[in-house]
Parts: sequence; structure tokens; C-alpha cells
Amino acid sequence: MRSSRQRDAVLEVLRASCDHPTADVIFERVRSQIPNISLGTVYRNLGQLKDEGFITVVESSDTKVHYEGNLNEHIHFLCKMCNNITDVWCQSPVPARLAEMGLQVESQKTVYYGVCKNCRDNIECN
Amino acid sequence: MRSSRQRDAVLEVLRASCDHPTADVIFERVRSQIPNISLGTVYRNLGQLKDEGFITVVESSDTKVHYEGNLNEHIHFLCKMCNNITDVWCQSPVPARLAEMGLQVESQKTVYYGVCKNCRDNIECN
DNA sequence: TATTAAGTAGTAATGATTACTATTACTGTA
DNA sequence: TACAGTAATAGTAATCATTACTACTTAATA
Repeated sequence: MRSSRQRDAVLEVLRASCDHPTADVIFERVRSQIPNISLGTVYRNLGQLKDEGFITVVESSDTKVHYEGNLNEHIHFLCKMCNNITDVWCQSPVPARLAEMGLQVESQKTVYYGVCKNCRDNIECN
Repeated sequence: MRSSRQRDAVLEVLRASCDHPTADVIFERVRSQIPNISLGTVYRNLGQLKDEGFITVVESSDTKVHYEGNLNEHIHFLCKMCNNITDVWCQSPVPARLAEMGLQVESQKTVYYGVCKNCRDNIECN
């Protein structure tokens, strides 16, 4: 991956964002710096930055993909009414912390990411 | 929500599924019972069943939405290579349990769902 | 500076999901 | 049981987030 002004701008915009913007929102924000950047370029760079581990994807309630530039480990609270995603920063994810923030928890989902046994075995065989 | 054969079939198929099928897969499975069911009907019923809390949505790595009929609280492991979603059943989500299952964890995401302060205040005012 | 391949802008294509409409089928009431 | 009202359906068209494509541009390296 060699350097490009467009990719740098995408990463910079995402790191400066306090929300969890979608590709089209990032596109609009980057356009203030690079007016003729293409939406396809934003998508491609978001994909690359994700693959290289510079950014992550956030679970959301709409069909669009939401991105995040802050890699420090934290929790997300997703409001089922306004669909807003709130960052929650605390070491141990106690519901008390959420209540303190005025966030009324109804359910929770935890997902672990990695490599399963099958795939690991296949790598070792190759 | 009044009863319908199509919705019952969608729910039944999803509850009988050990995987986390997408709308089109559910569509194919329901077709063996109701050959002329429409894909739109499957989508509409999945939406209603989700809104009513009979089923849930599973985070995945593709652009399709994956559904789940098993409401008992458990954890998901998502393999970044084959994109397969594994159900993990244990009280406290210890990585030891995952290692035991041959699942190599690289990262984790936790999302809480509920109603935020703003939305709760708005309800109370109405 | 010449070469080479990665990156880009602009546009077309894809495909999951949603919307629409005429018709069908539940469900409560007389 | 017949009827009315309305939710649900099948089939199809439309939407729109994302990806693919292509001619051109730019970064990196010798």
C-alpha cells in the first residue's frame, strides 16, 4: 500500500470524527479538502484501511456500514429509537456505567472475531 | 399482528435452523413448505418478527442481514477467513471456552441495545 | 528521468432490500 | 353463516448502498 493523498484524507477525517459516519458522510467531509474525490475512492480506501487494521466497522441498525477511527477498546450503545451509537468508555462493561450515562439497556450482543479451527488447520496444511 | 401461514412458516424455519441464514436462504427453505411464497413476504415477516422480538439479527461480515431464532443469550464467534458464525454457549464469556472450541480470538466487540436519554425524555414529555 | 504498477475519477453495473398494487384470507360482528 | 373491514400476500418495479470497470494519473524505485 503506497501513500496517497486521498487515503490520508479519509483516515484523517475518520480519526477526527466523534460520531460513526457512513461512507457517504465521510465522502462529504473529505470533499471539503479534496473537492473532486470520487465516492468509489472513498469506498476503496475504507476497505483497505479496514483490511490493514487502521479503522474498524461498527454494528448499526440501518443497512449502511458505519466506520470508526478510534481503535481504543470501548463499548457501543445503540439506541433502538433514534439509532444513535454512543461510545462507552470503561474498563469493565458494567450496566451501572450505562445507567449513569442515562442509557437504558434492554439487551446485549457480544461478538468475538478471529480464526476458527477449520481455517487454522487449512493454513497449517498449506 | 394476526396469524398467517407464511409468518408461522418463516418463524418455524428459523427456529429449526442451526446456522444463521439470510433472507434469501430462509426464502428457499420456506419454499419447500409454501412453494409460491414471495421473497417480499419473507422480508416483511422477518421485519415484523424482529420488531415483535421473536427473532434477532446477527452481526456478520457480508452485506446481507443474518437472522437467528434462538433467543437464549449466547455469544457469537465470527471467523474472518470463512466468515462462518459459531454459537458459543457459556455463562461467563471466557476466552478459555473459545480456545477450548478451537476458536482463536483476535478482537471483540460488545454492543448494548436500549433507549438513550434523549429518546426517553421525549417519550415522557409526550 | 523512465518504468511500472498502484491509485484515481467518473460512470456503469450489481444485488440486497423496500415499495407498490391488485388480490386474498383472517377475524370480529350481526 | 354472511358480511365488512383490514391485515397479509404474490408478483413486480423501484431504490440505493456498494462494487466493478476503464482510461488516465501519480508514487516509488532504479
